[in-house]
Amino acid sequence: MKTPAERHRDAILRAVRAIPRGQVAGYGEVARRAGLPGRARLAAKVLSGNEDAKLPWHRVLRSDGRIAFPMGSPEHDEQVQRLRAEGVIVEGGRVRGQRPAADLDTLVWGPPD
DNA sequence: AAGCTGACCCCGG
DNA sequence: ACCGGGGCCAGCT
Repeated sequence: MKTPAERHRDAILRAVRAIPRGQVAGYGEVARRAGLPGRARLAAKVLSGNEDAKLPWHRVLRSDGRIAFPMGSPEHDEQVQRLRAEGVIVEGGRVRGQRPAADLDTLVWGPPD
């Protein structure tokens, strides 16, 4: 039988695979969608140990829209390449044109001009 | 058993 | 933009 940790891992992987091509999501967002609110760190952990070449790990970003890997690292460049290949605009290690998630102010006051 | 270590996140100053 | 502090927790020393 599966341990809780294994089930959590599977849930996270499902959530990542569910991100449509050309779109992005934050680690925390992925965790929430997997039914694990507050477990952003676990989402990152799962991705770090992932072996599946089919997994669209490059669609997962930090909540501020920036790529998690440091600028100049091989992983960072790889992620930028993959994102651009799907039409996602990346500038200065940051994804443009998409909000990873709406913040409270935006929900209450509406989007800024 | 007790610390450390992360592809993190949110709030405040 | 930068820094600190608290949360989160599986896997390794």
